[in-house]
Amino acid sequence: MPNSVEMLTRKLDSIADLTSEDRQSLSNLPLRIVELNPDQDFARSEDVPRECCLVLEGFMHRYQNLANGTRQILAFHIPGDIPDLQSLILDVMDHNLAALVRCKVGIVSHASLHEMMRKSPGIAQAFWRYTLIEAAIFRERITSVGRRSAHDRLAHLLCETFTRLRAVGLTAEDACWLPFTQTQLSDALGLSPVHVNRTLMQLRAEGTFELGKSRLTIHDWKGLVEAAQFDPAYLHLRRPASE
Amino acid sequence: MPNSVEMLTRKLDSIADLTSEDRQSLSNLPLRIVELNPDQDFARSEDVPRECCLVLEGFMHRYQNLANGTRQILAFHIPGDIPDLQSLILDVMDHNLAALVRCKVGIVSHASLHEMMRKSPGIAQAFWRYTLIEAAIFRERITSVGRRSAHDRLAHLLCETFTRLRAVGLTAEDACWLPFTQTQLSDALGLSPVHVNRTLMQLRAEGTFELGKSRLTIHDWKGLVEAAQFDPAYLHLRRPASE
DNA sequence: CGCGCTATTGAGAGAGCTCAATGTGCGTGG
DNA sequence: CCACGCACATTGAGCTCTCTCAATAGCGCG
Repeated sequence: MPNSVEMLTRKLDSIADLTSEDRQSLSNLPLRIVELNPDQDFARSEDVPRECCLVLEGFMHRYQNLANGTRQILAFHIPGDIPDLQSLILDVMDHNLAALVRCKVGIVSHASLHEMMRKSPGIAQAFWRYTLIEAAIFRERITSVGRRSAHDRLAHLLCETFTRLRAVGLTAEDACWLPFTQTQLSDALGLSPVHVNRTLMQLRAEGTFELGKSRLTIHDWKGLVEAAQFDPAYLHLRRPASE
Repeated sequence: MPNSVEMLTRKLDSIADLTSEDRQSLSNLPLRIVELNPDQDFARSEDVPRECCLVLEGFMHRYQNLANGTRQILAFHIPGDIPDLQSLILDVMDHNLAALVRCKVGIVSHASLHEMMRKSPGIAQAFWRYTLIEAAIFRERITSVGRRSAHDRLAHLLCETFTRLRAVGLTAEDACWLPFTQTQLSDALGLSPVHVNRTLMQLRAEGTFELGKSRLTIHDWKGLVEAAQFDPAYLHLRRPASE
């Protein structure tokens, strides 16, 4: 397992060009390591955070609860992500951030992040870029939820997640750890858990991939990508997702 | 009608604290004024723009076409917006940008924007903030499309749009120019045009507002806000939207 | 005065939902 | 090492929002 900040460096490396000074600054970033339990909130709507959270191990998610009792998961976050980076600039939270499974995070003060950005404009730029890519992912989710069938939505989200994990070196050749429950998937995709279940079974029957036991296994990446109409361009990775 | 850059200054003023130097820089920004026809594309997916577009009059929209022949409108843009500000940092477009109706835009080169940000860090920060608020709007759209009924989705979008227009001074007391067609609304909200029509009629019957003849008229803002569960916090306006 | 775009209405269909029950795997306590 | 509890996955059955297809109406413009 890479050391703490290494995960962040990998992430930024996947989307921006860092100088060796930038990398140096990153490695000096003071982190406080903390473990979060499944579903434990790290920040809530209306909070005014003074620190950010870097995912080191495990998955997190951002979500919103609605008055009608439903909930929408806005994003899943993987190691290397800073899910609340925006709080550096947008002082008050407009949604919630929580762990998805037990996970390890590094806490960094806004002060030290601002300090680092002042010293390394390259990092400031990389951070801005990071938030813009996040926005691109949101846009793609809008398209999914708005216009894609449950079948395609699911396939698309899994393509995206696998690609993001691969970009930070967290996949094997054709599989990865992916502990999303069907209920979580349904809240992310605007579906009911029951329908996610049935759709997942259909996809399984089609043979392009399999999701179960907290593990995603790709049997036919090409086929999956095609079925999902997945074009990784919106992830703006420096090294385009190979095949 | 305010002069060209004035519209942008108003916009940034609504979301950030500008110094008088910042304002000065803005007023010196070299703009090339251009008129766009309805539906005319300004930038397309995969383009690598070298300039940005500031909306001066009229409305624009960003969209994506899907292989199944449908289309998703990702965002509507109003005067004061720079819909492709992200292209400053994310070189290649991952969606399309077009006029919604005949409109007037100011074209600014990336070079002059970068120059301005270098000179006025306050503006750079305001721009970052602008893109983050845009992302917050995307998140809210995900929630709408994922978990709100057609009725609430429509009401919510209209609340949002009215609030944004008010923030840059483009509303009368209780009405504004809003030339969205029902088809455009349907593409933005993940609905069919027919259903938008029926839902709009239902809303009209409820009496909180009326949309027709390119004009939105609010009869009962409180009621509308409540029906839509609209909380303007995510727009991060400096001056909270008064009722 | 007729074309073309947008809005409206009717009718039938379907993707996805809800409610409710059953199965399955796993961690904990005895 | 087994039994229980609990969370998650699976299945069945009926229902409803929202969709599609198709026709009609209204309106602005050349």
